[in-house]
Amino acid sequence: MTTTENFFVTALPPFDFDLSSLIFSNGDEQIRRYQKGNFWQVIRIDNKLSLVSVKSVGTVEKPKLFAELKTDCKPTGKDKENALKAVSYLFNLDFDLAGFYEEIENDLTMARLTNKLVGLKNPTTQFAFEALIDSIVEQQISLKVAQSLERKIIKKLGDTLDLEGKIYYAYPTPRALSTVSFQEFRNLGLSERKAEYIRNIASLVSEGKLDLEMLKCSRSSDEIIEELDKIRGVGVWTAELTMLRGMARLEAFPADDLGLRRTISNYYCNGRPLTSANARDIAENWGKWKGLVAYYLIVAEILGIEK
DNA sequence: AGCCAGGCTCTCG
DNA sequence: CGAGAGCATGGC
Repeated sequence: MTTTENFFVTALPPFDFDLSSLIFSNGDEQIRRYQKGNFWQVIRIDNKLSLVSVKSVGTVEKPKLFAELKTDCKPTGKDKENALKAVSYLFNLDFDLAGFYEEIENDLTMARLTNKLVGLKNPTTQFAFEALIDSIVEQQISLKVAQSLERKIIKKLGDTLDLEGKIYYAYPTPRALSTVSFQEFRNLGLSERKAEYIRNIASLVSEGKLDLEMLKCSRSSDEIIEELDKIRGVGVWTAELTMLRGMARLEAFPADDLGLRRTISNYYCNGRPLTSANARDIAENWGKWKGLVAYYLIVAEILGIEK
């Protein structure tokens, strides 16, 4: 029996919901997608799954979202409160973009880009675990390959939510990934190495030896990098990407990232190849929001905005 | 056909 | 120690 709960969510302006969701336009409709003004994905509240669909009913300057929560069993008041928090976190709704724009306005290139992307906030995964595993999957291989692997991992190993005859997938739990055999991972197309890394991390998290949510909430960025870097299979690139995508740490800047370096070069150095040291030097101008700047550059490039 | 792709570890010398 | 091979698969 499906129950539906509705609620409104507010955001710190400026916020452009449709622009911020655009990145999910070609997402999988059983996992996470933005289509015709609607964004939806499964969220996990106290280990219960529900499908949340969100659309804008406000403006960039007066943002307001309408969210619909569908579940198998009736959510409690507390569940609804947590769902609201989750939606807010997924889109970084409380982040103050106005302050960011002010600090960046001396960078002419970025000032022009932000001007065309007013209200763009970067998305975050509900739990850091998802971002960490995805970042490992994305090591070294092309994004196309990585995305296909990620989809397979979710659809083969993720929990399902059956609503009105339609199946939706939540990201696999650490426990689930910790029990997958190497052969199974190999069948999905992962290297044995990566299977090892992923299974190890999944075990650490499910046994409580690695608490990513605690790191996310109560450690400095440097401490998080240090902690994550100790884990087998995780280097600085993986740690920084995880922090940016899964911990809402907007100062995390994955300078070792090949694609990001190309993008930076396109906007700042006429395409001249950059080393990670070059990229870090350039990023010094972007203060505590280097990662958000990186995100703006990537989106700008996707949208074909000229420098 | 090969070669490379949003890295990281392990193994040599 | 620093450099170099190996990993897996899809796209060019």
